[in-house]
Amino acid sequence: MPKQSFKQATLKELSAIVKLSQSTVSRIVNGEGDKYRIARETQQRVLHAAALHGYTANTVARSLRQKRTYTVGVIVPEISEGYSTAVLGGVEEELLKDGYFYFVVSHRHRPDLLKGYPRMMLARAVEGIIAVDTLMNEDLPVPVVSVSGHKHRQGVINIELDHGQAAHLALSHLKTLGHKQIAFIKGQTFSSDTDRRWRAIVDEAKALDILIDPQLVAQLQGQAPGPAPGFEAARQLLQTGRPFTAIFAFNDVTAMGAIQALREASLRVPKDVSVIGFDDVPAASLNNPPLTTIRQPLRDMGQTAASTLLGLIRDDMSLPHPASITVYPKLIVRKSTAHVASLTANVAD
Amino acid sequence: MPKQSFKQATLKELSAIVKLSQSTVSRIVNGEGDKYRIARETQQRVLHAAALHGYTANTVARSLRQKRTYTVGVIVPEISEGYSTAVLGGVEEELLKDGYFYFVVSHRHRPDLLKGYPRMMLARAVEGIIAVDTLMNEDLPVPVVSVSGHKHRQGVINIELDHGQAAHLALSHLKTLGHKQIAFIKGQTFSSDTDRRWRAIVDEAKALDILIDPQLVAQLQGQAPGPAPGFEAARQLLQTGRPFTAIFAFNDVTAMGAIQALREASLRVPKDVSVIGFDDVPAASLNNPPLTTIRQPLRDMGQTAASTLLGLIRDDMSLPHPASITVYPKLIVRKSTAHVASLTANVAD
DNA sequence: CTGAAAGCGCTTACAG
DNA sequence: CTGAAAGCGCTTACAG
Repeated sequence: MPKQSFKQATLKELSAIVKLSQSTVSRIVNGEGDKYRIARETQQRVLHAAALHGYTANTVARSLRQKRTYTVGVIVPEISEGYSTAVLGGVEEELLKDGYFYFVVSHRHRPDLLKGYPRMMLARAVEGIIAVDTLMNEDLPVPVVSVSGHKHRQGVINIELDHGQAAHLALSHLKTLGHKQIAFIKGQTFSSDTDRRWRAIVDEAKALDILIDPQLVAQLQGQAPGPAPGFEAARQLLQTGRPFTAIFAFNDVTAMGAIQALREASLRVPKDVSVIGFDDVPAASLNNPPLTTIRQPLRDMGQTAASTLLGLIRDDMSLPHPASITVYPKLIVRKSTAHVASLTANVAD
Repeated sequence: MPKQSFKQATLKELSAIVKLSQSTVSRIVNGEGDKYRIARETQQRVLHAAALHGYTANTVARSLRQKRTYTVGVIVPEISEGYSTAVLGGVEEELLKDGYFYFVVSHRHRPDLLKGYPRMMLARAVEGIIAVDTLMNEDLPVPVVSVSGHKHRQGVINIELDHGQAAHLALSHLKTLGHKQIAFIKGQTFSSDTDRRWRAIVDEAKALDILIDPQLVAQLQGQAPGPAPGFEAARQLLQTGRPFTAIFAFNDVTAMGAIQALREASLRVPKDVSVIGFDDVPAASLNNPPLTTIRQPLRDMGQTAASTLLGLIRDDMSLPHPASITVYPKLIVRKSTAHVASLTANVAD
């Protein structure tokens, strides 16, 4: 089959050249020369020869021997999508700083991939796994850190948003603007954040004396990414004929879809209906109107996930570690929410 | 779902269990049972045991032995960004289909990373590299496929857009709408597509009898991702005081930034000024107004890059292969362009 | 300080 | 048809 056009020098060859054993050369090129009290002169000579012949240790052989690959696996629902990639940015930064590389796979909610990918990554000997917005159903023999809404589970550290705080930020913002009839779009059932977020909303609504009309609660259907499910959910909300002056959407892309549906129904945002999103993906500020939203510190969450995972790998999970790490949301007020104008704005007649 | 954990069994253990040699078991699990005429019954028994014990060959060991890693490296400018991730989606699909995994690194235009990452990936024994919108300056000992605007170079296959066609689509669309005074926003100098695209525009403008006013040509500055550079460029265009009725932006995000600048100057899009983007990233259709744009088949380009690279890896680059593969753009007409209203719309008076 | 040797977990040429 | 054995390129316990 394929043969390398360019043959890398091996340890064996290099040792023959410098007339030393592989052991000694290995120690020197790995910077352990002093530790083994190898004469400085010898070290220089070897290092020079190594540079001359372009020697770099074959990481595959090293991995096999050390049983360390300096590689982690990252599993996301969808790679072509703002949420995951924002997290990935943080993950990458932190990982590469420590000499780790990562594989990425996206399962697109396909059960076979959800099950197969962790296993494939394990076969690739990843030292740990980061699951982004993905529920891992099996116990894995490596440390797992999960970003967003993982169920609590032995051995999985979850980086999670303070959903109570998020619900508080969003609902009190809406309440301050005078909104009393608020519609909600919940996440898809498969999304790991859906339940937790919803419960936080219910609790917070109670605390703020906001009534949730069950008819004004829609749920995202299907697993298409993008704004389409949000568009559909908003249409469904509109069809109930019940009045509402604001929508709290599960995420930004849903909010964008909902705004389109509202427009089609000749409702202006935010004049007739306010819409608040969630996440603050890059597109949120570019939207028209720019989205008021609850920001998740996605990049930070990625960084935290990576550094936490690296810690677990180093400590072999033996030290005590938290079951979860909570990060805080922030209310970003832009133009998609405004003071309520009329409680019956969206009623046709 | 039942809980189960994958303890990686080794070939040695599995062979002990089924009481066969490692050779035989290896052949069976690699699907070569028939080739070696191993009794079907035996094969069944082994496969069953393998499944039961969750045996998967350790790819590190296999890689060392076969001198194949089934891994490629992908280098992109920025991972948290629509263009690269759209391409990545296609790359992933194609690669995983063939059992390949990939490492991703993002250089963010930092010269040290641009230089260091390819080396690091090589040390990881990647069998090939895909460069997305990134100019690779060194000769690499593995096949390289580049997506977008790579300079022609020995041993690098470039997946490139037909820029002539793209320019034709955009300019003739604008011309049909009556636009004669068109402003342009060129890409940053570091972007590998900038030059080629601009030359195509100049040629096509000539062919269509469209005059390019050098004063109405701005260039994206700085390396910030997002709409800010486009915003600045449009402001600069406005400050010239020269009349124009349309802007052809380097990409969609730039177009969005430009639209914001236009709005701040109380110019309506598309009523006063038409704006056409490039790429058709997911956010383009979500924009308000939804962007008219030149679509690049990004996902396809990723798939093509991956399958081409796999071909090169298999054939050891010995077979003749093309220097580049051209893909075609498509005009997507949405709401950011319209028939020209008045040639002096943007002149303050 | 330095080296000989074992061994990581596979695949595969070779032999029977 | 099946297995014993070599070996991929390293690292590292062990010995001197």
